[in-house]
Amino acid sequence: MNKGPYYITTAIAYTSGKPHIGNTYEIVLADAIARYKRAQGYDVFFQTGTDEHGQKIEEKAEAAGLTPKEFVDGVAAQIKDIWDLMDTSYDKFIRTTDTDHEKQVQKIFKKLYDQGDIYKGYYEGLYCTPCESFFTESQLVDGKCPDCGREVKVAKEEAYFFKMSKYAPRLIEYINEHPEFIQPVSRKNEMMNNFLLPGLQDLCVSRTSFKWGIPVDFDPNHVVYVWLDALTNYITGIGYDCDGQSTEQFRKYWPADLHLIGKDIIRFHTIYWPIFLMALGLPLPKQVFGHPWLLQGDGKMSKSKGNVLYADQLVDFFGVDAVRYFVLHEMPFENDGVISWELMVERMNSDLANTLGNLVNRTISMSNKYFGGVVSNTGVSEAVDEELKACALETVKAVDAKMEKLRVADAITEIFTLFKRCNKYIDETTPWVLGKSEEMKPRLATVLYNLVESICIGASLLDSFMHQTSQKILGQLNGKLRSLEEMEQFGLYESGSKVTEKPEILFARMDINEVMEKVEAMHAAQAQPEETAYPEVEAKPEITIEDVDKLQLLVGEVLTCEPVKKAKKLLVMQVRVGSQTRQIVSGIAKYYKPEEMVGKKVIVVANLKPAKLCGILSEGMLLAAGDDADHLAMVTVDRDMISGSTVS
RNA sequence: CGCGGGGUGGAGCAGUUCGGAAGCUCGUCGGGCUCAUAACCCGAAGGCCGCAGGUUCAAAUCCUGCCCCCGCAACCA
Repeated sequence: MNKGPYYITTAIAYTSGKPHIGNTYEIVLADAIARYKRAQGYDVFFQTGTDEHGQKIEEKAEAAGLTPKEFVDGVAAQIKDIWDLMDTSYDKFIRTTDTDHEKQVQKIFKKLYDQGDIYKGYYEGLYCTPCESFFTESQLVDGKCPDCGREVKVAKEEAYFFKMSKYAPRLIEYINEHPEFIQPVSRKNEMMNNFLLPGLQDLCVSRTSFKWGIPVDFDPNHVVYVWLDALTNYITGIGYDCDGQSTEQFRKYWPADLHLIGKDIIRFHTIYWPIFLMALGLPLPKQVFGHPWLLQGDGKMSKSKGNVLYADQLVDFFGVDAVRYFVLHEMPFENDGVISWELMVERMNSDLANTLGNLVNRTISMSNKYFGGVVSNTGVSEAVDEELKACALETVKAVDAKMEKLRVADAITEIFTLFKRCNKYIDETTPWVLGKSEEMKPRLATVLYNLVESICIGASLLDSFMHQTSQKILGQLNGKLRSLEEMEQFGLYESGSKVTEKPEILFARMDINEVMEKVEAMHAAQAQPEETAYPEVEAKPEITIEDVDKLQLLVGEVLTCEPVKKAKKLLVMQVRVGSQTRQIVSGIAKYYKPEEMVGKKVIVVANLKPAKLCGILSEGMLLAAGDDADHLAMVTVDRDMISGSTVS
């Protein structure tokens, strides 16, 4: 039964590095929805891909000694491998460096320019020349460049802008008339109140400060900046052409049914993207779903600690379907979810090994033990059977209802409720008692038939979420994958079929201590090469001894130290420097406790112009060493020197 | 007044849109069972729903104030 086209997309992944488990969550979620829609009879097109342009990639490529194209080719392949590893059933993997995409973006840019939606102006901001980057006031650290700490200056860059305000009223109207457009609904008000109603600013759609992007063909100093390039993948990927030569495929699938994205880019998908589409005269996507984030549980994620979780690592430990199960089932609908090795093992053991794996295993074992593996429906039913049947049939409906609302985690919970019911059914019917007497054998046969049938239904429902597991279960039971319609009735398992002789363990129980040991070993192995990799030191311009002499460095002694209220990073200290006492504010609250600082001999830059930090006067600066991995150590003297001693 | 997200039994979360007997999974304790991967089934303990006020017949849910945690420039979905 064809219910018509269904076009679903994920956000395209940025090719700045290997995607972690959080990125992987999105593709798996999209895959589950896509597979379910196919099962429902929709003609699904599922697109994902990579976003490969931008300054950051240009920089990373240079650091790696590669051309940007070489760099993104590598990362895109890595991303695709992980998507494939996760058993995701995408139909198209688009790359923003694909030539047809690039050509189309240029044409779209030109068209929008010609019709007056894009105009040339100036991008104004605070510019750090060495870093070649613009920053906003709020991004600055102590009024200086957040990357290198140097002064920034007000600068202008020629840029093209898109007239957002022109389409805003139409968009507001659209959002109000289509309450299902932004999901979850809690995000809708956020968009309205924060962006649409106060008035939209025009969006900068080109840059001249870097080269790695799609050139604006009629003004080659410019490259198309981020969103007009990235968002349009949703239409170029299925063959849109703005000269009216769009493909059959485009006409079939556009508008998209669902853009699945992270909650951080909802704004771009529910405001800028619809407005671009309006400008192109295209219908808007039916729904944008901003999913929450998957966060790492045990401590902060950081590369230096080696505890960033990657999908392929998790798959090595737990297998594809266990990882799919975790991200699909453990993610809350609206709030951020947590993943850790401990939680992963817990889910693995209690849900997958105990509830599901053990159920399949014990069912097959009993069929073999009592009937040589042959499962037949002898029709000797009792009242308890009805409850099981009802549960199986209701589960099918419940899953459907949950999926309709994109409640994937809840849908999976429903399926496991059925498996739990099966386990209970075994206890209620006590097959091991029935097996003792020959006259109870017909009853026992029916019990096992009902079990096998229920598991087949459950396994079929599981197909969208854990395809491989579903296949394995059905294979072991010698059952067929049911369509959703076939699941409306109980009893389709062919009586007289034979289950496998040796049931294979679906999910083995794991010991958390053993897992943690292996994880430690893995981290240690990964940390090793990083320790020997000393940081690249970027040379600053050469200076003379006179320049050094300009600095007055003195030994100081910290007399008192306390945190600065309303500031997270700052400590304020009274420091004795020779005969005077100075107040110095230092951004070290994260690394030192106030009481640790008291009595410490520190090196003070004594002739630095006083400055106010968070409204508190700071008369000097303390020297400290810091690395990329967020370690910090105060510089001190290695013998006891009297406060006020000169450092030179 | 930086922005954003949170605080619900030991852990992870529902429930908050639109007030109406605090729920799920795991863990813990007790019991049952033995087909099964020390698995399965039943039962119990454990919560002033962050704090303080307010509205109401009724508040986890609405209003006001406060406290505390977590991200915040990349590991960006």
